[in-house]
Amino acid sequence: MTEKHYTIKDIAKLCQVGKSTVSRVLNHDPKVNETTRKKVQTVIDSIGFKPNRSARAMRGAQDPVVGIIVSKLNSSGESQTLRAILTALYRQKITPIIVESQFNEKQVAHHLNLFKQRQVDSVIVFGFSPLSKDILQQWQGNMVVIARYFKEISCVYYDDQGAIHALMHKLHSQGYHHIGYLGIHDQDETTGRLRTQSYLDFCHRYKLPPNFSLTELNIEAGYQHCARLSLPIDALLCATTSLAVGAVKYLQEQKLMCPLAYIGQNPLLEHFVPNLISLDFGYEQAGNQAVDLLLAQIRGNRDVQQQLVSFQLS
Amino acid sequence: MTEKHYTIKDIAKLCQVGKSTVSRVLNHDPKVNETTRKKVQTVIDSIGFKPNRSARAMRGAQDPVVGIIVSKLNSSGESQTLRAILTALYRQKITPIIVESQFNEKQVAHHLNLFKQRQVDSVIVFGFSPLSKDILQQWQGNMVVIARYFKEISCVYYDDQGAIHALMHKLHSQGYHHIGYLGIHDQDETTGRLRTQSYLDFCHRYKLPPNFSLTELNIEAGYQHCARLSLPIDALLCATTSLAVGAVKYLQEQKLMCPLAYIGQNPLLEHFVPNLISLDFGYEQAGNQAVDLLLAQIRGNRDVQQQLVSFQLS
DNA sequence: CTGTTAGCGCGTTCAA
DNA sequence: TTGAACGCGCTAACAG
Repeated sequence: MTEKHYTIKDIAKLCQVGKSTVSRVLNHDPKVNETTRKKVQTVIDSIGFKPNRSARAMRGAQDPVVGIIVSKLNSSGESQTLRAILTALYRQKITPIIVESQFNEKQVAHHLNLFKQRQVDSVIVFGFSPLSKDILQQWQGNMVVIARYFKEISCVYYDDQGAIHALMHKLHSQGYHHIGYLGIHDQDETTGRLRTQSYLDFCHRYKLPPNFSLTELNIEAGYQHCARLSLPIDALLCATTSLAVGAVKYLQEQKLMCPLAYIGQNPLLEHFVPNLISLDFGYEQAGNQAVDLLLAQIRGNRDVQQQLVSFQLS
Repeated sequence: MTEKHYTIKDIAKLCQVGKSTVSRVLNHDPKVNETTRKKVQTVIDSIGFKPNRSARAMRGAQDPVVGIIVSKLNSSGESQTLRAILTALYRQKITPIIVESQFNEKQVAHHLNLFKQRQVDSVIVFGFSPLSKDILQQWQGNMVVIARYFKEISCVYYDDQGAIHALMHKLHSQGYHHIGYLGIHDQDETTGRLRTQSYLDFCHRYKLPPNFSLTELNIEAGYQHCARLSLPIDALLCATTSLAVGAVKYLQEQKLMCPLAYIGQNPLLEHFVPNLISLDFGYEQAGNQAVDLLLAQIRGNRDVQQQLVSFQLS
C-alpha cells in the first residue's frame, strides 16, 4: 500500500490549470482569480496535498535551520529557556535541531561539525559548555551564546552579580549581618567567580564579615562545606540549588535553621524550609532574546550584541 | 560579505572534470579512478564544499524526519528517554523535530497537523498527552507511543503493575505488614488506576490490610493525604515522586519516619530520608525501543507492536 | 490573470 | 572510467 505522492503537476492536471497557477495558490499569490483559487484549493485540500519541502527549499530562500546545543536536557532552567526558544523558532518557521553537549567540550565541537555538514545556518549554545576561541571565531556572526558572557560573540547572559547583590540586600535589610555564603570555586566563571565576587563586594561595602566556603556543584559538597562556615551565622546564601539542598540537610541535622537564600528554584526545598528566599533568572526571556539576536543575525546584522537578563526574587 | 556558495558544477570546473564525476566522488562510487578521486576530493576538502542537502533530498530517498511530542521538556524521566531517542535518531541520520504538548490535547492535535505539513514521516508521542481515537487511527503505522498502552498502536510502555508489586514485595519481605499507599486517582490510567490496582492486588494476595488514599499529582496533595491514612503504618508506598515529597514532609513533622518506597527518582529525597527505596523505569531503554519500533515502521513493517519496559529497584 | 519556459543542484542514465 | 543529457518538484521570468 504505497501512498501515491502527488506533485503540483498532478494537481494542475486534476484542476485543468497550469503548474504555476497551483504554485501561486500555494504561495498565496494575490493575483489569481478567486474562482480558480477556490477550485485549486479545494482539490488540494481534498487530496491532502503538501508541496515537497526539499524541492521548495531548493529554489527560494530555504527556510533556515538553527542548531541548538543544550548542556543537559533535564535542567530546569535550560528547559524553560529551550521551551521559549522552540516556540519562538516555530513561529518563524525555523527548524531547530537539538543536541546535548553534556558539558563536554569535544561533544560541542563534534556537534558543531555536524551542523556544518547539515548546512545549519546558525547556532544557539547554552554557555555552560566550554567554548574554545577558534570555535567562537568560526561561528562569529552565526551564533548566540546563552548564560555566559563572551565579548567576541553575541550572547544573552544572566546578571549573576546583580542577583547575589539582590539576595544579600534582602537579607541585610531584614536585619541579618552575619551572612554565610556557600559558593562554587572560581574555575566556574559565572556560577563561581562572579557570584563569589559579588558576595565579597557586598560584604566589603556594608562592612559585613565575609564568611564563605567554595566547593563543587553537587548536594554532598553543599552538605560538607556548610560545616566549614564559622559561627555565628544568622542567614545563609547559596550560589546554587544543589548547594542549598546540601546546606539545608546540614542545618536541619544541627537544628540550626536560619533564613536561607539561593539562586535557582526547587519546589521541594520550599516545602522543607520555612524561611526561604529564592531567585530565578528570566529563563523564558533569555530564550526569546536569544532568538531575537539570532534573527537579527540571519537578517544580516552580524554585529556582536550583548544582552543582560534580569531576575526575579520570590 | 556573502559567502560564495559552491555547487558540484563549480567543483567540476575547478577539477577540470564532469559534474557527474564529482557527484560520484561525493557518493563514494567505487568505479572512479583513484587518481581522479584524489584530485577531486582534495579540492572538495580544501574548499570545504558541502553538497546542497535539499537538492540531494529531492532526488533520492530524502532522509526521514520524525516528530517527537514530549509532554513537558523538564521532566526527569522524559528527558532521559528523549536523550536516548535523539542519539539513536542521529545515528540513523534521521532528523527529529521536537515539540511540547504541555499535557494539552489541542496542542497535540495542532502539532500533529504541523507535522503533516512539514512532511514528517513518523511520530513519537509521550503518552501522557491525551490521544483521541481518530488521531490514533490516522497515524496508525507511523506512530509510536511511549509510556502508555494502546492496543491500536505501537507502543513502549512501563510496567506499572510490576513496579508496584516489586516495591510491595520488597517492603513485605523486610517484615512490614502495615503498608500505606498514596496514589493518584483512577482518571489517570497509568500513574493512577494501574498502580492502585496493583497495590490492592498485592494486599489481597498477601492478606494485608489495605490502607490508602488517592489524590492529585502534586506535592501539597501528598502532604494532605498522608494525614488521611489510618494508623498503624510501618511502611509507606507512594505512586510518584511528588507524593513522596509531600509525604516525607508530613512524616517529618509528625516525627513519624517509617520506611518509604516510591516510583521515581529524586536526589533531594535521598538526602532527607534515610530509609528509602526508589524504583526507576528503564527510561533510556524505552527511548531505544521506541526508535527501534519506529525504524521497523519506516522500513515497512506496519504491524502494531507492544513492548514492556522493565524497571530497576535501588 | 494565466500558461509556457527556464532553471535551481544534484543523481542517474546512456553513450562514448 | 567518464562526460553529456535528462529529470526530480518547484518557483520565477516571460509571454499571452
